Amino acid sequence: MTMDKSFDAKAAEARISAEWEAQGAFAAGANASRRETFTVMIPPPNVTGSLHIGHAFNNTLQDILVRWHRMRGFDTLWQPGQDHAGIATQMVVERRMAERQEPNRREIGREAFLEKVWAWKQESGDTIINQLKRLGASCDWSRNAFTMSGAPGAPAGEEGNFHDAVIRVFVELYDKGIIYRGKRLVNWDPHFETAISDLEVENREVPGHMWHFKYPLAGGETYEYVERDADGNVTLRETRDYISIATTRPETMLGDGAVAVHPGDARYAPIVGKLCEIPVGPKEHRRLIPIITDDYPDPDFGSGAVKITGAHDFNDYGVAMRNGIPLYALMDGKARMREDGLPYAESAEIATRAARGEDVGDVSNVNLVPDELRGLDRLEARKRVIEAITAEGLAVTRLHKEIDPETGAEHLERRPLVDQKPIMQPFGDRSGVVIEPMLTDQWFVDTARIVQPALDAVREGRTEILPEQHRKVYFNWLENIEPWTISRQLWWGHQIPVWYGLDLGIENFTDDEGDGALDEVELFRLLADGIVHTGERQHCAAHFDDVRKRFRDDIAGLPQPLEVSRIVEVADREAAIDMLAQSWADYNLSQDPTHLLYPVWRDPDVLDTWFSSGLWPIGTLGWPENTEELRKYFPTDVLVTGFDIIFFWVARMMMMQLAVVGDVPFRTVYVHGLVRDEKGAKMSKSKGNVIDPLVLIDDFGADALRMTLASMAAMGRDPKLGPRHVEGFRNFVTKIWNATRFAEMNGVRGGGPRPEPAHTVNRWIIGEVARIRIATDEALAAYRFNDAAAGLYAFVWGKVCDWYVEFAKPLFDGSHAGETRATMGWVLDQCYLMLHPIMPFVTEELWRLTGDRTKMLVHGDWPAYGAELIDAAADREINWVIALIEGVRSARAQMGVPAGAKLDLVVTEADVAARSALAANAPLIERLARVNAPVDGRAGKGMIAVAAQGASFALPIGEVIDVAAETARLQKALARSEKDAEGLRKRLGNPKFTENAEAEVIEETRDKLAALEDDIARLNAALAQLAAM
RNA sequence: GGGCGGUUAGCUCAGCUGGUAGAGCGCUUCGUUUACACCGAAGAUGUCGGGGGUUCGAAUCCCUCACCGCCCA
Repeated sequence: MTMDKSFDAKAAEARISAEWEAQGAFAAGANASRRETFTVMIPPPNVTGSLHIGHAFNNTLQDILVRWHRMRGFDTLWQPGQDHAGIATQMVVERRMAERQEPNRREIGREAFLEKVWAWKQESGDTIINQLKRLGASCDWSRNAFTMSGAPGAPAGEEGNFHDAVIRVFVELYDKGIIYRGKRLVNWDPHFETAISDLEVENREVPGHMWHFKYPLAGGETYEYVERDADGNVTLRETRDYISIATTRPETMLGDGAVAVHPGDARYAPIVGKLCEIPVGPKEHRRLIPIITDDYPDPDFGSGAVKITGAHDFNDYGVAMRNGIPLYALMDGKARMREDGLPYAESAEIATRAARGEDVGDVSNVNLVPDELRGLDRLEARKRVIEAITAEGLAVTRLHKEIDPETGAEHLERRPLVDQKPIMQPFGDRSGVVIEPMLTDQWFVDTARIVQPALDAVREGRTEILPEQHRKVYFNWLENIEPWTISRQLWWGHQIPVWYGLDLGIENFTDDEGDGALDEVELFRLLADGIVHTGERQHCAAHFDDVRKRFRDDIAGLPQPLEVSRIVEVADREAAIDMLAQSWADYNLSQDPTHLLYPVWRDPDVLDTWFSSGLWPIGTLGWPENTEELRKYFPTDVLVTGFDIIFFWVARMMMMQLAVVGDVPFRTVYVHGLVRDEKGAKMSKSKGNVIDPLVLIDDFGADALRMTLASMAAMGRDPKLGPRHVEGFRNFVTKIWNATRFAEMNGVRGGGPRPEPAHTVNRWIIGEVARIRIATDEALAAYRFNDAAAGLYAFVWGKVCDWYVEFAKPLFDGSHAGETRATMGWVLDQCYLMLHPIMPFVTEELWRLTGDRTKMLVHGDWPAYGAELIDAAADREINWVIALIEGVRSARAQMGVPAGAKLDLVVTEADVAARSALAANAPLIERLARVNAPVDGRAGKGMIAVAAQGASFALPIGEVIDVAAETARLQKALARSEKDAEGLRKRLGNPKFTENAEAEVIEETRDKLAALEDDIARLNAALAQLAAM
């Protein structure tokens, strides 16, 4: 059989993948020969995702670790899976429905829509899984998990426990009060009309404007406004009847609740506590707001006075909360100016009362958007507000000078002051639209209550974060953690297991007769004024039956006959009110209490996808069931991930696992960099510099891509990747392929035991194999993938191919042929074994081609030998031979000797060691240096000199040599050696060095110097001879 | 504004706990010698960002400045 000239990656990869899978090679525990487990949880890619270079990098590193452990006999589990990606998936499915001109989701309803999502998932949801398989990822695919598995409505094949785990955790944390519902300012995505967490917001600097407006003091009051420079000298003094406010968002002025200044700001001290007027809205209803003090305003920024719109800005929200300023919401879910709530006049009146300090209660119904602005987009509203204020003369203006180009006349004009300046604006990372801070009811995790164990675990080293610099990032975020908004106004996701019922207000119920029963009059009174405005009761449980029980307890205290009402589930609050009215009306007619219903409805929101992926380590192992896998593989060993999701995912998994099962989710977190393009730029679709890993696999093979990525995975650095790099490693694949091909042509077979050869060359290479095995294990154990890859590359190419294979060629004809075949077979086997974690396909193929194997290489036994295989004498001898060959080659090339010419090798001087090395390896030297058998002699005319440790040689290269050129060559070498030697002598001559340095270092330095001096002597001798001729 | 990282050969980057610079690509010259031209041989190129300090010795540790990048506010 003759092997092909190169590895056909495309054909082999598919075949080998199929074989691995058919054999269950990646199953948990496959090839296990010891008790220790090794578990890796894949960072679950989005179900909508397709493989990008970041995935390729991330999964290559995981696969290297996993294959390495599996080969070492660990009971290994690499758990794969996907997350359900709430927003992204809903977006994909909605877009597809629109493309097909189907009715939209609101038209078909929640249930039908979810069916479509599941259908989409079953059709296209495993794209990335198949792509990961192409990369060679050795996950236990039979265990592929999904964060929505087991959810109500999940089709066959999507059974699983993840839903149970998510709901169970929600209920537990709810019961402990760690999860709560509240009205708070959240990031609102007006495109998807949902809340998002602050991590899903991208702050970008965009060109913006800063307007300056005058808020007139109430009742025409005035004050002395004084500005001073740093030394306290007055630079401006004027009487003002207004306070100047700078804003980038004039439309929010409508919702202002106060103007705040810094308590230490002397300029405004005279007017603190007074009222001023918001310069917008109908004249007759102009609102007044108080001027308050707070630490938030920066006296040096703008005018130093800040308008406070608590419902539309996070900083303002804080000020409003601290100072009891009402929060007036101005926008709806689409970020348009509100149309609901009370009429403007009434709203303004309530707000004015509030400004005077009256308690006006809940202001969610107060709509301070003037009629003419209601329903407008926020930007249109902004335009109108600016126009109105400017028209009224309340914009701060500045004198503007213009010179008429024709007449040269100066023209002075006052113009509104508008600064052009970059502002930071929040964008939704999925939708790309400007995020609006919005006051809404949301569910939160009180992260402050579960953060401590996550901090302690890393501080105490129970979980190690590598590289270490990321610990700081982790601590910094967790130490300043904010409540986590976990509700999303979406349909695709785990629906919050909380039901609401109308609070029938037992305390407000008036029992006219005092008979404990409800008569018709009382009942209708309840219905008429109570229920629409009444509050709600809520219960949380994993199953509706449990919820039903609790509501039953709730209504048990109601007057009869209401307490026997049947509890039924309806869509929402409105449906509940309708049904309640209907059922009471029925009862009135029939007087049949079985017609009484108590409707409850479920919270429509779903949980943040990250809430479910936060449970990934336990959820994938079967929790809340106490499964064998959970007992065996948890806590997991390593999490390999990018730094971009330390907050999103790593920190949250730490908190959640510790909160739920009381243990860390993983012992080590290895954080890798972000793959960039060749120039170091972030890859992005808009820049068009995205590299598709599948294209690279098509072009160069998965092994080449993996080897490239591994070689770039220096800890803490971002790999910069271009096709050129991959090409280089494709060449490496070909190189080892051809070395094998050569071996095969010479009758070498693998699969044999480690030989104990006699020939120095064979003894030497076995020692080199041992060295690389030690180095590779050390590198992998320290997550230095680049060192492992570079080391193996240099070993295979630089040692095995460049030297060992070349040395072996003449040996195949001699008395050592047998042991050389055995040695080469064994050496190549070791190469396949050690390269397999990084380059699984080509090595598996070579393994198959080169021997009769009992197991596939994926289950090969990782070598364990060490330094005991290094033969120091063989090492010394072969290195001497290599140095000699290099010396001869270099001299030949520099002196222009034709490459094909075979020269005599004259030994002019040689010590015992050199002589024996020469004798033992003469055929190798002759062949590789292209010289004839060495003969003793003297240097003479037409010869060039070559020095080796303990020996000098002369090479006759022809009748006449260029003496000048040869002198120059030797002098150059001499100069280099002299320079090095000089440095070493200086160092050794320094008594402080010999006193302070380690003995080992001193010894090393002496040896180096001795070798250099030997060199120098030989070069000088050669130069002297040259001069004598 | 706070924090982190980077600045090493023409390019992209290694260089772990200080012992005096390496790889790949590219470049130059040569080469069809029984695996490989996706190859082989030889070669050139570096005040290791600037300045200061610690040390017998600094690309490596400390301080400082400059520029670039990232994260958070």
